[in-house]
Amino acid sequence: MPELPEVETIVRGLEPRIKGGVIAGMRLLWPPLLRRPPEAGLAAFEGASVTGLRRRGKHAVIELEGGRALVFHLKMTGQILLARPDAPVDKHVRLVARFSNRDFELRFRDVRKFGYLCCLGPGAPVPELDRLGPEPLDTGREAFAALIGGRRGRIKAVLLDQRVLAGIGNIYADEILFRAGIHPLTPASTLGAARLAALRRATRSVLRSAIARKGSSIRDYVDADGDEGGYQERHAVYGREGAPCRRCGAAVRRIRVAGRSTFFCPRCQREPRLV
DNA sequence: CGAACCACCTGACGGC
DNA sequence: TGCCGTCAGGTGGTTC
Repeated sequence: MPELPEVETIVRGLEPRIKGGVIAGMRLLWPPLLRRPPEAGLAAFEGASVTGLRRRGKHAVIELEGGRALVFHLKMTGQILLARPDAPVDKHVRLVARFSNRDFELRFRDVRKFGYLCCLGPGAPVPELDRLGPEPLDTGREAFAALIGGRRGRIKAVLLDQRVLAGIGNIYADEILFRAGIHPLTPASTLGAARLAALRRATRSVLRSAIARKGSSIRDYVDADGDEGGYQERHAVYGREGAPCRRCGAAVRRIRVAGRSTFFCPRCQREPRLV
């Protein structure tokens, strides 16, 4: 569900409200949520205060005093919600964190149970984060061209590869390629400087617009307050099979690439010359 | 290195 | 109504 713009929206909404919060206790309702459980258990985090929040790729990181951190991945259906402690807790809530100095609690809810939480001690290695490529919005023109152009795979698969750039998922990969006018099956290594520059501009503008609209809500995504994003109304191709392209009117097509549904305009994104 | 396929898990929806 | 297949904002492992 959540890609970079959705996680960014969640983190921005969370930060002003839980920064400075002191964790009073955590209730783990579905133990497999924890990846590499801390030896002392979640009790080790009681009394810790939240020093900051950040996003890395599609991960939400809650930083705690003493160099500790809680790293969440929401995968397809994960949600981080703030709720009054007396609000009903449904069966999909996997973790509840209470604060001693806040009148709301943080809940991690995840229907499909793909999401996870890593609890980090000071200096603990986090392979999940260390494996990630750079942030697309912090990557300069030359670095971007080197990262993308140096790959042999099809451009859609390259954009989805978190080791290349962190945070782009299935929706935004399609929207970015449409904006750049690049067919999803184009081998990345065949893109010249001009098209790589166009791809970088498209990446920046799509991600920034999506963040400004607070992400895309197709099925499950909501922010920490339970509010939906609005960028789905701006989607040019994703989920629009058979509908007219907003730019040229041709019917949007759907194919399968890297095992994922892939939408594109056959006229605005021309077939690559196959080698 | 890359691509295809399965796995993880639950729920919604369409067809019959 | 119910059963069955298909699909879903993600990733990791296996196999060719």
